[in-house]
Amino acid sequence: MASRQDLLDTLAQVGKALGSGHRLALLERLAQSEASVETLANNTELTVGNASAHLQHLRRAGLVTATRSGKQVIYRLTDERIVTLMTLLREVAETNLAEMERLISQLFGSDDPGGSLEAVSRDDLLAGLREGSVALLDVRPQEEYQAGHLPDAINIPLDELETMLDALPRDREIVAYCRGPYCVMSHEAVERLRKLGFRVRRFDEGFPEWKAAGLPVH
Amino acid sequence: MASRQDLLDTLAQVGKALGSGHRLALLERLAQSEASVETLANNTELTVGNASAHLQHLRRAGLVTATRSGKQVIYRLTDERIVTLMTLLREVAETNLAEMERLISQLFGSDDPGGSLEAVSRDDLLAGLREGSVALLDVRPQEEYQAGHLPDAINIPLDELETMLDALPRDREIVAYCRGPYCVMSHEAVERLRKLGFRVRRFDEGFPEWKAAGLPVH
DNA sequence: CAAACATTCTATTGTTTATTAGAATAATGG
DNA sequence: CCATTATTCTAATAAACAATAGAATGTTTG
Repeated sequence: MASRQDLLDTLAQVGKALGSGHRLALLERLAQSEASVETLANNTELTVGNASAHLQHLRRAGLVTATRSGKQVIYRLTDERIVTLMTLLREVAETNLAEMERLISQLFGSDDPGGSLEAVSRDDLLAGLREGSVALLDVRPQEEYQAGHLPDAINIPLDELETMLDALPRDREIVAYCRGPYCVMSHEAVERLRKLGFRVRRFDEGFPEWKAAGLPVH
Repeated sequence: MASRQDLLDTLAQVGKALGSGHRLALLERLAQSEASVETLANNTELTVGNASAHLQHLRRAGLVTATRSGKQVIYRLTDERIVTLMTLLREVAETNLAEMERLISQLFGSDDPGGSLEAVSRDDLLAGLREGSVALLDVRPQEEYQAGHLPDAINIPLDELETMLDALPRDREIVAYCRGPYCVMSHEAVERLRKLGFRVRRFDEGFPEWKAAGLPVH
C-alpha cells in the first residue's frame, strides 16, 4: 500500500534532479532550444558520457524528454513550467541566500549589483515596443536565435558585435537581451556599445522567461 | 573570480534541499504552522537528532529560519513562495511522472484518482462562500487550526468527527479541507460524513495553498 | 547558580551519487 | 553489409550524504 511518504519520496526525485549545478546548466541550455547530447556536452563543458548520465537523471525526473533524430538523440524540456520552476528556485535563492548576492555582484561587477538598477523590466520593455521607442538586440549565437527569439529582435552574436554596427539604430534606445538572468552576454554588449556612443540598456530577463510567460516568439 | 557555474552550484543547494522525502515532509508540516524541532520530529516520525540535521540543511538552503523561544527553537518557512515552489514541483511531477499517478490513485482509492472528479476547486469554493451556500469544515488538529484557517471554517479534528456532528449543518453543502493535496484527512472525513447522510465534498487544495495565494486567513 | 531540559554537535557506519575510461549498441551513408 | 559516428551502458573509484547513538552546549526555572 502506498503511503504519503512514498509520494514525497517520488516528489523528491524531482528535487534531487535540480540538486546539481551541472544539471541546472543543462536545463538552462535546454531552455534556449532543444539540442543533441554532444551539443549539450560542449555547451556545459561536460564529457559526453557524463552529460548523457545527467540527462537520463533529468529524464527519470520527468524534466526533459528525448527523441531520436537520425544519429542523434535530441533532448528538450518537457514543459514550459520547468522554466517557471527554475525562475522560482532562483528567486527564492536570491532572496534568502547571502552567498547568491555575493556571487552575483562578483560576476556582474560590483558597482551595480546584478545590473538591476539600469535594467529594463518586462513591463517597461513591452511599453517601449508598443510605442516603437526601442529596438531589440539579441546577442546570443545565431543558432539559438534561430530556434526562437523575441519579436522583431535583431541578432548580432556578441563575437560579431563591432562588425555589424550598421544594423543598429542611433536614433532609438537599444535593449539588449541574451539567455537569462545569469548570462553575461547582454551586460558585455551594453558595456561595449556604450563606449561606441549607443544609447543602450539590458533587459533583466532572457528569452526563456519571455517564452515561458506566454509572450509571442518568432 | 565567481563564475556562472558557481552561481548554479549555489542554486543547486536549494534544489538539493528539496531532494529528500523527509525534508519535503518537514516543509509540508511547516507550511501548516511554525513549530519546534521536537514537534516536527514527532510529526514526521524522525528522531530529534535526525530532524535537527535536516532542518539545518533546509536553513542553509534558505528555505526555513530558526528563532529561539525560551527552551525551544522554532522553525518556520522563510517565505510564502516556498509553498508556491512546492506546489509547482508537485504539478510538474504529477504531469510528467507516471509513478506519481500510480501512487496517488493507490493512496486515495482507485475509483476516483486523486478525488479530483468530485473535489471543489478554489473558484467554486469562493463562489459558494460568497453565496452562503456552503459551510467550511477544517478537519486538521486543533493546534494547526489555531495557527491559521480559512475564514468562517468550523474546526472538527478527524478524531472527534462523530462526537461533534451537531456543529455541522444539514441544510447546506459542507466543504472539508485539511493540510493539502497529499493529506488524506479530508478524504476520510468526506467518506465518513456521507455515510451519516451529510452533503459533503472536499476542497482540492489545503490551508497552505490558500494562504500562499494571498487569500484571507483567520 | 544548579538542575532540568531542548537542541545541536560529533563520530561512525552504511548507502547513494558523480565521474572517468572504455566497451557495447544503434543508426546512417556509402 | 560494412565503416563511421553518436549515444548509452558497464565497471571502478572517489566523494558526498543519511542515520544513529551518545556527548556537549545553551537556556530556563527554581
